[in-house]
Amino acid sequence: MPPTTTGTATGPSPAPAGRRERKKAATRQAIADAALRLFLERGYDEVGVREIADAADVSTTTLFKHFPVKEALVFDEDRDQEARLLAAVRERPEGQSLPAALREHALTTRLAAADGDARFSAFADLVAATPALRDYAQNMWLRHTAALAQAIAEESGLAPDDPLCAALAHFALEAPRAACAHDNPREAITRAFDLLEHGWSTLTRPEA
Amino acid sequence: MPPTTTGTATGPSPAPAGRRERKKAATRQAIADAALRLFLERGYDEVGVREIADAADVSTTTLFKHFPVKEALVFDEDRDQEARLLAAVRERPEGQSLPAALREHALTTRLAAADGDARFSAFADLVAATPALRDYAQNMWLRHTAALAQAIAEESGLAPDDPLCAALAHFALEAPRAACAHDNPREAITRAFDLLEHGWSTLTRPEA
DNA sequence: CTTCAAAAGTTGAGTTGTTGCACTTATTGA
DNA sequence: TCAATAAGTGCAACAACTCAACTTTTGAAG
Repeated sequence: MPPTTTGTATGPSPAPAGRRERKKAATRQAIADAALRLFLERGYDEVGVREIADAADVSTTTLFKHFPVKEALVFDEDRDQEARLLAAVRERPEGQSLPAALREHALTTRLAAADGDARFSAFADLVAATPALRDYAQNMWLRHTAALAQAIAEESGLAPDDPLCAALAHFALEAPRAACAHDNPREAITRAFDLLEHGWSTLTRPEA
Repeated sequence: MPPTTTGTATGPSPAPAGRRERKKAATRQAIADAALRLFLERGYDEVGVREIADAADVSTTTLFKHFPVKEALVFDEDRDQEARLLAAVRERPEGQSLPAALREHALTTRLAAADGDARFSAFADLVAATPALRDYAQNMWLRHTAALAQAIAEESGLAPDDPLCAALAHFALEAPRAACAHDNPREAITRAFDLLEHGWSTLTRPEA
């Protein structure tokens, strides 16, 4: 969720070889940075897309070639986040359980959030204060949940429509959200996932 | 969810005494009817609000005085539905449990859906085929769930933030959705709520 | 090195959802 | 009967988004 430090894109694809792709990523980042800065300064509804395009020194058409709708400017890292989430499940160390992998992922991403705390809470406030962004974030969360459920089904060998997959996915993404309210988020996440793992173990291996 | 038969509004407020309110309800209904007709004929994205306003013989300004956004034209009965849902919980017969009241409500509304089957399935197809409507419906469902959870908390005396309330609300609204897939929806709903009630009973009265 | 096709960007005009404003008309309660 | 109030109108505007035609860059193949 938190914006990258500034312009320096540290994503899951750290080596975009060609110059072309580098430039493309650069303009995309320039647009996202300009948008976030303006939104934080004056509020989401007070800034128009034209103004953002101007600030990033591109045309509005270019802006919309990079971001399908205005809300997507705020959730720049949406795609990367989902990719990282699925990767955390699919490429987990040998022998690691699904809940354990998800806990790892939740902890590391939460740490990154606690890192730039000022930036992050300002970002959270912005979303919370803007209905359009709340709705968009909600639907995004749902898409991630669905994608995760499918990945879990593939990895666990369960039927894709087994409610267990959807439940695990739902919980795994809900726990970090709920943990934000706690005074010690890391502790809350760890304990939530401990509980989840034990339940998961007994459900998938009923003989225990 | 299913549209009213045609123009004849059979809502929870069957006696709008004043002429003013009757006229207002009439134009509102005229707009919703025109919109649904055009949407079903040609698809949601192929019909503009100006055209709908023309078809209902009102100005677009008037249209937006009745419906906050275009999507709301499709879910005309949103407010009424939520009101009926909450009423089913709050004004349930003395001694009836919450899950039982919710099951009753689910069964009666599902019967109404099975009634005008052709209309209803066309409506469902329209929503399923239009991303904007899917998103809107999803958020609507969430609002209803939140409202129901609060009503459940008030009626049951549980703490408003008790996860049990949210869970019951979630399940009570999810069960009918899942039941649509079954060949015998009534059976599916009844059994789902039976299970829910027994679980609910033991959770609220652990000595049983 | 040249050339060529695809990708990225620009420009400008258009469509569509949505709102503001000033105004008319109808209903209602006093 | 008389104002207060609410519904509705017409028009103009704004903002988000799209489209079509055109220029520039870039990657690679001849």
